[in-house]
Amino acid sequence: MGLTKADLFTPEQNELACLAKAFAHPARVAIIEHLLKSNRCINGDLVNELGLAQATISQHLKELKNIGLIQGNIEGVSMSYCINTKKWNSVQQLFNTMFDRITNCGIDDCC
Amino acid sequence: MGLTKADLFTPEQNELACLAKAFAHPARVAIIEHLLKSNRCINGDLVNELGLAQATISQHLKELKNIGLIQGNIEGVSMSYCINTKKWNSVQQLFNTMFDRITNCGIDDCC
DNA sequence: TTTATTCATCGTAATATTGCAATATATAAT
DNA sequence: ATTATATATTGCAATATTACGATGAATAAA
Repeated sequence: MGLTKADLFTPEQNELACLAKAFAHPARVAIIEHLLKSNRCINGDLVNELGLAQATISQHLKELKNIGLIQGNIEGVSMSYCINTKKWNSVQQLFNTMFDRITNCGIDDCC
Repeated sequence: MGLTKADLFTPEQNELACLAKAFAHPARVAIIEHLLKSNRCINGDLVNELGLAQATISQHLKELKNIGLIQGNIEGVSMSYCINTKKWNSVQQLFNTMFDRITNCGIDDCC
């Protein structure tokens, strides 16, 4: 059916999945990396940098903004996007909480 | 077109996106969390635990196995799946390498 | 050997995502 | 006011993902 049955899972599981989606496309990873590098950048940079159409990049930016990972400011005619550091840090923490939940059984290949 | 233009991005960006996909669905997050909790589990547990059909869970397990995050062993009639700790740790490191790349400009809302 | 049990695979239907041209909107410059 | 520039939105077309019933394969029990 292609419809994720969100009601079967906990809010935390849905939240983590939603955040992971931000990184689940190379274009968005590239956008994020560009924002990390420049700390401040305008949309136009991205259209030149990546080989995607302006509409496509605008769409990816919108998704990242909806999730809250980035924020945008109008700067005259152009847009200034940057990472939302507060959200960024909380996402890192959330991922690490999961990553750290591993308990090695001792044997390298336990099964 | 719905077709990700993988050739536009670096292998690292594609790799990260591919790994993020593992966590980009609540069912897979739930499966992973269950494996983290039990350290060793059989497929049947998951079918009872989650409200999804056996075929659906089997499909998600296959994806996680393809990525390398989990590994499975035949245990008589049933299957024993567990986290691949080596891969798990490398994925955590990869994500943190990205997360740590943030350089706060000083102001909370820089743009 | 027949019958359960467990999991994988196939086929299919439905929804989601991706990408872009065309268009809309909004500001800046002339 | 007109034109140029930059970004957002709309409306598709195409591919990807999700879900599940049905079926297959493999082992264990009777």
